Amino acid sequence: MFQKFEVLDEAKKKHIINAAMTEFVRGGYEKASMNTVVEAAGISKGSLFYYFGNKKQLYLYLFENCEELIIDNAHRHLDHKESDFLKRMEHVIRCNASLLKDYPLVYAFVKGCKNEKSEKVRHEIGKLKIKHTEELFSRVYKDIDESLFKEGIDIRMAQFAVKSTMFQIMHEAMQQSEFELDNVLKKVEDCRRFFEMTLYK
Amino acid sequence: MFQKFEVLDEAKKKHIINAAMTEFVRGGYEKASMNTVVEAAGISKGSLFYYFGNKKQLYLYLFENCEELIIDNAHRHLDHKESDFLKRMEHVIRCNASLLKDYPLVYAFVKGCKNEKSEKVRHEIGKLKIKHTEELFSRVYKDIDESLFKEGIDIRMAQFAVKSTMFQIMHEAMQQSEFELDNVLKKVEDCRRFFEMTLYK
DNA sequence: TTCGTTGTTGACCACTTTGGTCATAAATAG
DNA sequence: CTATTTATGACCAAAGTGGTCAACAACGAA
Repeated sequence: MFQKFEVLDEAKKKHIINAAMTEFVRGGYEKASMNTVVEAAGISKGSLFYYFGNKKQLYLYLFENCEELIIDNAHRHLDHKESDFLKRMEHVIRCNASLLKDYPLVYAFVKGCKNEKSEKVRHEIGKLKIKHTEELFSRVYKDIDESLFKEGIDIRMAQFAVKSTMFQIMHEAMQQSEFELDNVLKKVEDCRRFFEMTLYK
Repeated sequence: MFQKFEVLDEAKKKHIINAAMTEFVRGGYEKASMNTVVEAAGISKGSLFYYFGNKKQLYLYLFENCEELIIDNAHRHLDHKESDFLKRMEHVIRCNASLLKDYPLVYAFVKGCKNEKSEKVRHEIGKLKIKHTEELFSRVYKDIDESLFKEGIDIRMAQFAVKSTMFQIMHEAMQQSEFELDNVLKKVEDCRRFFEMTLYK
């Protein structure tokens, strides 16, 4: 289906994918301009249509591709067995940060797809079995060793605070022009240690 | 200058302002469509141009208006003298939530203005003395009673965690179709109490 | 009622941008 | 060298652009 595109080298593919996602994220399917995509991607208009056929197929390709990226990433942090919530959450951030470094808009894009209004693609987005990424993510909170927490603490609120703080560290780093992965990981580690002091026995 | 618009009733003005901000936030000045604005605002094209003259003036009006809203809001929470950091931050959220309930995109819009690329408006945005809203916000961390915190705690990290968690509560509430202000305020209060337990002596 | 003023409308304009094509050319393979 | 695969951008009809304006509605004053 998309052999013409898949065969390109990874860097070029990534560049095109990110350009296209950026454009679809602002304003949804209808308002996305293929002209803008080719400019941002630094390729000719002919090439884009050579790779993907038309706008709709590009959109659907991106959707499938992103879901796959997200699922793979989720499995990467589910494989990492760890009942210490703080360590587990640090690992989640680690995985997410490396995914978002390459594809900063994956989550924004699939979210946009799932409440896309345009009749032209809504139907086929529905058909492509929505893998329950939310459900996958909710497992982060399952089988946690609650005995690590200090007595009397609101564990739900504690978990929410940890998640919010660590994700905020990551998001602030993403705003910077250059996403410094090592820097983020160091800060998240500091954050984990901070919460170990304040939340754990 | 904008008497024609200012004289409308508040609800209608708010509706138009939000429709226009939404459109400018996606894709910046050049890509914003006045047709989309009038559709979203539920008014005729003639009316929009009757109120604002042209696209550029609408844009600049929004910028000035938003800066004013933000400054006023900042003063609302700076007036509230309080050296207890947690109470102060709760108050900041309280003020921000009520502003964002009415104008969910104020911050996104002025941020967009400040790195707007279009030659057509960049110059005049620069001229309009940029009130240093960031500097105002940084005062939130000044003159805090640090003795309230437990010994040995990383106060910077603690403050960052509190801010991240409280703002996350607010942002998640904003994603909902209906922004339930009371609900948010209750959750933020719970959050403050949680941090009082874990961070304060 | 009639008149003048103010507010609102959407068809309309010249111009740009749209998604998509295709003849041509560059690159690569055999 | 030829044959096939990639890449290009001028080009197209159709849709959308910011902005105008003659017509009309709503209003109070006379």
